Amino acid sequence: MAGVNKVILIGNLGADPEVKHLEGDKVVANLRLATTEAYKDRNGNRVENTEWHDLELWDGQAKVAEQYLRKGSQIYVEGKIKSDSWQDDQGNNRKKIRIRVLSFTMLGSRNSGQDEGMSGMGNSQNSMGRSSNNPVTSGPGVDNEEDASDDLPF
Amino acid sequence: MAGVNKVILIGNLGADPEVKHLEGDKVVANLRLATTEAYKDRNGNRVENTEWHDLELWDGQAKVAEQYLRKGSQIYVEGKIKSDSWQDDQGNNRKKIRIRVLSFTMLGSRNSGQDEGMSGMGNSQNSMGRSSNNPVTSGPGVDNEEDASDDLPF
Amino acid sequence: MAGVNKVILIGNLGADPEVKHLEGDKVVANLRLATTEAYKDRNGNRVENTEWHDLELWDGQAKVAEQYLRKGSQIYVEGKIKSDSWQDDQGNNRKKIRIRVLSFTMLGSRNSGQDEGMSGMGNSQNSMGRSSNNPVTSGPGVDNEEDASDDLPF
Amino acid sequence: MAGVNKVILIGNLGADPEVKHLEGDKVVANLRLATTEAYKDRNGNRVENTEWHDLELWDGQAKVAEQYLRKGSQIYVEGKIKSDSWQDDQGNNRKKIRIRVLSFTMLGSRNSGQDEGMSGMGNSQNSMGRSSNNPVTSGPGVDNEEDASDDLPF
DNA sequence: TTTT
DNA sequence: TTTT
Repeated sequence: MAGVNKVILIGNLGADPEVKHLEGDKVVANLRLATTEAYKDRNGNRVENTEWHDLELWDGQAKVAEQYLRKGSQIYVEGKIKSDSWQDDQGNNRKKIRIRVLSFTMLGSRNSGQDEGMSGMGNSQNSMGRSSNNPVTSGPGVDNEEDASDDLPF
Repeated sequence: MAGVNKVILIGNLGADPEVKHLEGDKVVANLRLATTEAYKDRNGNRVENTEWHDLELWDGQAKVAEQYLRKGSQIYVEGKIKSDSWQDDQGNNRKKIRIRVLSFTMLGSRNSGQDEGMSGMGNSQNSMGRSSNNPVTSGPGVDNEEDASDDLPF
Repeated sequence: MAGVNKVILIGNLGADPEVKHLEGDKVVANLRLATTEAYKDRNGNRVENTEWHDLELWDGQAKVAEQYLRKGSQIYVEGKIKSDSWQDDQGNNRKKIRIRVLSFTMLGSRNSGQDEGMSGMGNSQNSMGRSSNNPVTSGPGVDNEEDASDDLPF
Repeated sequence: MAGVNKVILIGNLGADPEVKHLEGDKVVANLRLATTEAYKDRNGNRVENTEWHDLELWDGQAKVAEQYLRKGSQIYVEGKIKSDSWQDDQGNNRKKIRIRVLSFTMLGSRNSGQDEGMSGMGNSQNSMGRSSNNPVTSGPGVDNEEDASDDLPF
């Protein structure tokens, strides 16, 4: 007990968010996030290693993700490891691990084409992008068991 | 913008919490926390280095701290760096940094003397201590700007 | 790229470490770690939720784990998420996620002499008195790709 | 003991790095990093709060910072809190807290060619195009006591 | 001023 | 399947 289960990730989305609107106003978004680390092997060659993570967001966070995140988006994520267990059709016990996202923040976004309207000046953290001036974060402290942040945080 | 400011500490309290009950039900607790790291210097000698941190807790967390933490308590802390600026009496600009605690958890507690009544069996994480079966944590997600957890979390 | 993949856990071991000594002085230890969170449900009842994590430690860290960790040990862990993929005997693609431990620290302590009577069952935090006074940590900064800390860190 | 002292920051540099080359090949870089959080106050108005941090990097990391970081650069930082104490000229005991950086990663990217026109003022996240495609990281695991990564990590 |  |  008295446990801590915390995950911190920075990476890019491999695809647009998959969002499901459930009964009772519940919304869940699933994201695929790639975290890539680069290092030099013993021969001095640069090696890249990518890990793919399954992220799960609920309600307010899911809506924000749906609206602002796209394939390629770079985000900072805080969450916890959560495993789901079930039996597959062959009767084997299966387990799948997901990252339950507690908060996330958009980072310097990619300069996709749809951002024509941006002036590009000013102190936006992202040099362009619709999302630029709307950093998307649930802030620290979004609780996981009952998400109080059903409103978009801006 | 889109910033992250996160501190994670594990250490021991140098003194009992200092708690002030303010008007309007506000409570603030100040803690002194020591984090010690040990390493070997170039001669292979073990060296210890202790850093002292000023922690600040509000309201529900402050009350929990007041009730359960004592000099020597080992805790896990999550928070953020917060600076206060003022002018001292000589007119110098001064700045003091505190850790604003967002959540904390008691870890294996010290076996002080007042714990006689503990049976010592069972699966408590602490082998004894009044606090043993009452892990004190605000859990993830206690918000900092307006603390919703004014109740003791157990 | 520019990725971050970080896991921070505090929990207790569900079993003694499983250690394998491989060819070429390589050592790997596998640990089962439980992180428990407690919260109140909507009815105000206290609920506990335990997540089990598969930890993997190599070389120096594995040796330290073998020597000092036991079922019930409470540890702080820093690591990263790592997935292994393979095909099972039915030809299904399978994936298993492990936490590659980069550093860990034993928690809880001062369980001086009074532990002799320990039955060894249950998840007491220190199943062995000896470990109490020997906090085991690789310190911050143990690299994961090639572990430089093959020596016990004390 | 068994302490943990960890800081995780994401923010933007308020100025170019200040780098000093010391005797014996030692290099130290000092950075000013702003972490901004936004939240809504009780009236629903968006409020921004910026915290400024003094970062200290040594040797290999300092060189990387000197070469790639500029005013406005957005970085992810991992480090620890470190206090320096001294007496000021009026005989007062003074203490200053710095973040000793253990690793950092440049964020934001893909700001390809369109940055040539940058005036350099304001806090755009990438004040230089060149840095954009060269995420600078020491990777996880750069040790703090004796930095082994004196080479640029790419 | 803590802890080992 | 992302990103550089």
